Amino acid sequence: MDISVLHNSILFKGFDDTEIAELMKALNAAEKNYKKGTMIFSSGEITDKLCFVTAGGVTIESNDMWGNRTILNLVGKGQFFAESYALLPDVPMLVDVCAAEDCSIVFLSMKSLADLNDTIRARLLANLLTITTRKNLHLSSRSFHTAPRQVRGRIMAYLNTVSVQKHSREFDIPFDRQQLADYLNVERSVLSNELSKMQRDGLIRCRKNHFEII
Amino acid sequence: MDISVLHNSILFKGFDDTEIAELMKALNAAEKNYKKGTMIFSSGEITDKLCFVTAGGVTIESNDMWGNRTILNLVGKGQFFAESYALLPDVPMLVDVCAAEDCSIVFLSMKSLADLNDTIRARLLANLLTITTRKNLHLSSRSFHTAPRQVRGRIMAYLNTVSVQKHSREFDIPFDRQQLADYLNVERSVLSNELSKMQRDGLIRCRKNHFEII
DNA sequence: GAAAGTATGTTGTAATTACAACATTTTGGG
DNA sequence: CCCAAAATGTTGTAATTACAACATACTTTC
Repeated sequence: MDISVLHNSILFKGFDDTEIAELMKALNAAEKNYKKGTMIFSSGEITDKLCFVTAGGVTIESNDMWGNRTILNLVGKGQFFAESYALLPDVPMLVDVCAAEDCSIVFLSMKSLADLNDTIRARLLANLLTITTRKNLHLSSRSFHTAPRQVRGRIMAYLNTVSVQKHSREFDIPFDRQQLADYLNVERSVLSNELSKMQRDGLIRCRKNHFEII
Repeated sequence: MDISVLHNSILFKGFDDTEIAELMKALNAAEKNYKKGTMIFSSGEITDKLCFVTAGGVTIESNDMWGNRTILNLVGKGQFFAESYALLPDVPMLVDVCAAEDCSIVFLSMKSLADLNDTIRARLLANLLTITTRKNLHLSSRSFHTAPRQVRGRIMAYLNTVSVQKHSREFDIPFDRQQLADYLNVERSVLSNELSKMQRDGLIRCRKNHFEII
């Protein structure tokens, strides 16, 4: 197991190595590996496991009965997912979680939270709050990216956000074309087409997942 | 101030009247009234106030420079909003908050959280976690409602969710036509038109904000 | 209860998207 | 290096949506 990435995570912020080791034990930490494309959770499942990506990445997505995929979020190395379901253990998952590439996930049992002493628990809860509130902002962001009615507007909304985050007009995005299309809720072919037009119009330059805003 | 609605809120779950009174003081609780249409927060503002609706309701929305409105959420009596921004006090708001009708809001200062003792704080943080995780599920829900490419699919996705929540095929929705259109990210006229077609097709019956799924 | 204002429904046309089919480029084994 | 597979780009047509303009219904106020 990759210790350093967990030690640097938001969840354990402010905890020293000894405390983290104890918490890992108390929360039944267990790591598992997944091949690209594997489904880690399916819609309808129940879980009390807070999940942490130690390697690779996963997509949080919804797949309807006609095979349409909507990507809500991409969770990369060093980030958490399923925190809402772990903390509301009655609620069945509304989403699928899928390995976007080969990946390793650490599972932490949240039902064990109640056993911790108040001080440790308060510190951990404060960190969990940071995780959930940040996730909230991510979900809001996606809403703004999909809000424009037209494909070009959605692309620009998304690219602007990434550009601001990376403090640069030139950056890589974590999505391939199909994933970006499913994230922005548009047809892949329409996305490709629009990206071409935007390059012809001198708005952007792009090659694969490298983008430049002009 | 309407005490009972605050006492029954998720935030104070498990606290007795004396504790709640102390907490209200510690968190500088203050109530304010707003007329329908008033903007309570604007995009870009910073706040550390957790907000609670004691009467009426507000919309969490995004208004772009062309006057297009996207409603992310409708927050009614007994519910909280701005919790993400209150808990991440560096982050400027991405959204506007607008009084959907005449309403009363209680503001609770979250910067005072650190002063509480561990036990009280752990209990309060646990409740805050419930608020943020539920908000997360709400935001996810909206993503599913706006995921279908076609207007009819979006309407059905939304109505199904409401129907399941209310355990009935017949129910009222909290939106008027313009709000529903802005929530589902479609044109109001297209929404009205599609609702008419769906009634002709025998899928639903509706009058004003009362709906029945057939 | 009339008038004014607001909300909702209807319709037509221009613009956009969905979808399918196919071309081209890139990637990963052997 | 070549081949197969995957990813990305292109194009055309049918279907859908955006937008504007207007009709109707419902509410509020005087």
